[in-house]
Amino acid sequence: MSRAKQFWLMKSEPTVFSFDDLKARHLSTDHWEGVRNYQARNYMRQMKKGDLVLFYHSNCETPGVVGTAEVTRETYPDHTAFDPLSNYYDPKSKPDNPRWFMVDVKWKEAFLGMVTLTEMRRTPELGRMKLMQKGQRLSVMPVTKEEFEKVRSLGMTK
DNA sequence: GCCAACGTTGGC
DNA sequence: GCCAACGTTGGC
Repeated sequence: MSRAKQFWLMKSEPTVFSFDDLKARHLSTDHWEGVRNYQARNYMRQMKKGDLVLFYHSNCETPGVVGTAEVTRETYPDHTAFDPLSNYYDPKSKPDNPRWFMVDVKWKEAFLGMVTLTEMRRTPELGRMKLMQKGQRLSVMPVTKEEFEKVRSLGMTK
């Protein structure tokens, strides 16, 4: 019997890498590079193939969830940490002892309309989401199955 | 652009 | 190990 599917929220700045950018990639799939926070990294290392992701646009005019993605490859070293020319270079991460990791995600479904942060805050069932907690800034965080499905249903009933 | 809330760094 | 200084995130 396979393990239960898990659910996540991943943030990306749309001017850097948007949901449409993911869709436009070969096979609508890309690696999730650049996570440089230990807690977010640890969550990412728990991700399993088939887990579903809420794709969140952050640090933009209207932050919110724009659609869903699926984990297609589990944790492996983030090679951008080894590249001195990368914005994500970290000399303390070595190929023989990597500090940072990534997963691959595949674009899955665009919502009919964005579920904005404001709208999520107004939704009682989403009140306990980590995203709502003051001061939390993780770019990768778990959500419950119920939260995932609530956000998706809001996004698909626009 | 502002700034609250973190996380990280490094001197001691 | 403490903690001040600094850097980053991300909503507003």
